[in-house]
Amino acid sequence: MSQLPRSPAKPRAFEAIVSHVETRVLSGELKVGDRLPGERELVTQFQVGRSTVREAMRVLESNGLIASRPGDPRGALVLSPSPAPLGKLITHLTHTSASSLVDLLIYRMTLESSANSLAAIRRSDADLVQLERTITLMGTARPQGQAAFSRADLDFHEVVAKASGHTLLHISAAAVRQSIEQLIARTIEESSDDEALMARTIEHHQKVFNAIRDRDAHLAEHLARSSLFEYYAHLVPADQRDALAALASFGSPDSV
Amino acid sequence: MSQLPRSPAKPRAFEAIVSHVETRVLSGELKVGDRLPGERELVTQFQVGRSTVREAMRVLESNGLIASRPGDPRGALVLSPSPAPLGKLITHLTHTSASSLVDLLIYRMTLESSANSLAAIRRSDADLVQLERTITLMGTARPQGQAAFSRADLDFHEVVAKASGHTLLHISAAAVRQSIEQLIARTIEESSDDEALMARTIEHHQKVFNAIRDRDAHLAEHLARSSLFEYYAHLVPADQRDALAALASFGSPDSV
DNA sequence: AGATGGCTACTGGTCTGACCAGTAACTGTC
DNA sequence: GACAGTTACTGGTCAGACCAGTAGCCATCT
Repeated sequence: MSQLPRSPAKPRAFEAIVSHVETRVLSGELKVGDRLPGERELVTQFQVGRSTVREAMRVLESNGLIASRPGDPRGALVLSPSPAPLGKLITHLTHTSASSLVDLLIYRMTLESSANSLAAIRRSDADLVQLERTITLMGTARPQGQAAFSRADLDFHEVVAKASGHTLLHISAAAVRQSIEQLIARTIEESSDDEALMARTIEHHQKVFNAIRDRDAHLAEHLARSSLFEYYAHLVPADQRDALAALASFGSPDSV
Repeated sequence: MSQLPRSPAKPRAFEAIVSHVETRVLSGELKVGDRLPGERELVTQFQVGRSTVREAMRVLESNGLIASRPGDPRGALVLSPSPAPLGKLITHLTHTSASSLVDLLIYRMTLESSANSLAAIRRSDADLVQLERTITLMGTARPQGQAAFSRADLDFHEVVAKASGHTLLHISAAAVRQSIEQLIARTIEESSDDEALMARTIEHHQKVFNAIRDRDAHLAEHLARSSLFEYYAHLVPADQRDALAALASFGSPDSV
């Protein structure tokens, strides 16, 4: 039936190590920054060969759980959650046509509008300072062309997501942002500079900043949606644009 | 600076194989159902040892790209894109970096409200039939107690997410739902039956169904939020409830 | 005493060669 | 032509070896 082999069929030795470490990380027994035993010690601990241990390490590493460096006698490092593996998976799923650019944009809009809303509620004063700085950075990046501007723009979204104080939202939004950038970088080589769009984007971000500063969660959430829509809509095929538009117009003050 | 080692530092041998296969899969050169060469042939192809090849295979396998079975002389199988690894990653992320139940609920509300909105736009007639069925199932599960009812309730959300036609949304929402259920199950052993809440939940779902049937995306999105809020708010500490409430009230027709 | 520079014992990364259980396909038989 | 047994391979695992690189120790120099 399924093309995947059924699970109870073949328990491989390295999987035991993988799930053992996973469990200990999930249970909090292994905290970020902790060290795993060296490979040779894991060999004696699990009574397996070193190649088996190494395969387990590769899986754990590929899932973003640990990182190891050659020569370091302190063993593999337990990492903090990072958007990198998530982004990689999403990118791959997208490229293999499991979903399209619209779906990615919808996903990003979903996550970031929530992050904006939360940021308005939970932001600290330090967050405001940092936000303001990224906005001015966008201004200075503007004359340097679309690529530099885009980078500054992404920075702003990153800082907002961080200010939401919601790790999950923060990380997944970053992953999706990354996937989108990769996708459109390949689709459109170099979009010509659009001075007007840049100016409007800065304006938008300023409004978002104000909303977050004034702790207006609903406004922040709505602005995130409409601003993302305006920034990316032109990349979406016309026949798929309405779904994005529906999402974007939700909560609009003038759409009721 | 960064806790992650910089990328250009140490190119490991197995990484070359990984990215080589990844590229060939992304470019379409390797299609689903194709076979990779056997490990021993990859050894000669890449001029590396077999352990190196195996580490590469483990990474590719963990990312859902390939699957290998012992004894099969035809080599590793290139898999169709599957959301399974994504779900695993998200599950892990939610378990580790879930600061609190509120954050998980916020995350779920974010994802599912979007899924509801999309479902209203993209649902097929078959989806409607399936949705209706889960609602009647909730009715029959109701006399069997809270646990059975909850299961039926989760089914409804699952079907809606699926009807959204958005793989990413669908998968991640499922992962988050599951994490929440596990967390609640650990926090509260057996919540006593709440007949009134069950009745209201069914009513809510009926309304959601109507909105999706009538293709009213905004209404569907709003209902998802308010219904989730009502269902779970009592589990959230009072001092954290406002953030959830703010999210839930966004887009409410009577909140402008 | 405190900073400095080498030394050493270990690490992870890789390779080789071996063994096992399991599978696909070929074989000869009926 | 259908079938059961054989065979030549496969992936999974282990053991032992080598290398380049690192952390921490220690003797040295200031």
